[in-house]
Amino acid sequence: MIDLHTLRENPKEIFELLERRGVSRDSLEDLVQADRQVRSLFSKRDALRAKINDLSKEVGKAYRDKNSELAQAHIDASKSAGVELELLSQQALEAEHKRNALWMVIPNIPDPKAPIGSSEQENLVVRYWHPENGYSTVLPEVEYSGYKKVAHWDIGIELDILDFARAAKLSGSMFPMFKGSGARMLRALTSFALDQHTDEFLEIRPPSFVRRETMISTGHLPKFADDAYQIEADDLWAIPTAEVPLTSMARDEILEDGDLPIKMTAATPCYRREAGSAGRDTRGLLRLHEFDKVELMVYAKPDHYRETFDEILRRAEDILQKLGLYYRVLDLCTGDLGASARRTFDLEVFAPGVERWLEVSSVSWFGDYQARRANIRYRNAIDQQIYHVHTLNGSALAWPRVFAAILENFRDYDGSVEIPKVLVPYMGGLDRILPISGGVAKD
RNA sequence: GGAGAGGUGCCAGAGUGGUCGAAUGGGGCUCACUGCUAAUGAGUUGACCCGGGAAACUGGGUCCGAGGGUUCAAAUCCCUCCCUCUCCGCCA
Repeated sequence: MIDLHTLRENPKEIFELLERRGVSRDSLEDLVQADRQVRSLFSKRDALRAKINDLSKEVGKAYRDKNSELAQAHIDASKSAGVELELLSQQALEAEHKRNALWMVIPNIPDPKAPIGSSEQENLVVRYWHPENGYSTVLPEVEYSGYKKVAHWDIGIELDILDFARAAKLSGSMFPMFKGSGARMLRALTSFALDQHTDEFLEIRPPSFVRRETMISTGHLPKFADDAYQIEADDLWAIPTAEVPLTSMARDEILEDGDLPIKMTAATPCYRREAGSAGRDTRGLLRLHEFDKVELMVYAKPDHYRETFDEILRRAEDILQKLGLYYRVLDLCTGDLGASARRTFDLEVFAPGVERWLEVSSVSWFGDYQARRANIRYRNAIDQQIYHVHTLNGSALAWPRVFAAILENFRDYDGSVEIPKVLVPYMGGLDRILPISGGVAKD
């Protein structure tokens, strides 16, 4: 949620910034209006409550003075005020619901530096990185031999490390099954990434199923209920990302200034129904109902969000560089930004087999938007005041797409796939996965 | 899964219908005393919402696990849910 105080006091600037992401001026005016209404009704209600409180105290006093006549008079007065209170409370709550409904749907105020645009077409490519040429700001010329232009689902079957048919038998489409060296490589990726991050980030293994309230506090419910898996008997929900448990860890807490920033990393499975994209990318590892991901999450002081943001992005990139994958960094435009984010950088890896850029990470700064919703605050050591923290997170990284990119990028003419050097120690020394029979090498 | 006990402020812990935002102790902070530390004494010490004020501060409301109810009045009575602890059963 955005800060209503700021909206009241400085509407112009907020209007302008929110307009960049398509929020209409009217919806903001409506919110301001509804908020005014709420405050006026609540102050009337509170005044009436004060009156009843006073009367009730008088009743007690009258009884102590053994003046039951006076007591009765106060009771009568209080009773009739009570009837009025009922009505006012009702109105106040209705007004509040109305305001909250308007409030909840207002997305976060974008970073003034976020590129302005209306759709993903206008996302800005900040830089490219290629294992041979390093960084560049223009698209590097990269040629792929024919034997690299094989889709990972074919490679996976050729190497006998992916088994989509059996996975579908068990669970339906868009559930993966990794086998042998494939299963091990997935484990290697997780171990490698966690080992990279735990120098600064506390390793967490949170629950994979959370209560409804937890999903609500990160905004995944009620709006996106169709995208989540629910275990009905217990009303538990499968987490779509580790961001859900990690953000809720400090829910309703006041953190100590000295404890910030709190940096955490977690490897978890992620579950998504992908209801909105039925039929898209049903083949291979591009879009799955279940996948593993290593996440970075930070609670930071508002003044220090920038360095944290840079650090998360740097770490996510670092993993890709160490794996030797060709990727690009996108600065998401205001129209493509997620509702809670102020600024987001996406990392996309190039997969030559499917000839696509695959989003493998999304690094976001949420300002105090999530913290306000989840009520996560800290006491500032300097002025002793309580403020909301800033939350930031980044996937580092989503494995199936990285897995796909590794298969497609490191396939050789003989159909074998070279394992990235950094993973070899985690693979028990295995540095290459060989096809089970001849292979389907092109060229 | 069965039986029982319990959830109160930063912590411990009192409080069974009105004078309770809440005793008492500990901790924290401030001041005094002290060469330093320790000890001692005095004071102070919650969050949220709305209003007034430049600010210090101040008026009102809410909060005693959560949500409902009874009542003029609820930490206190009733209902539902959540959580914790103990014992038994079961289990990786």
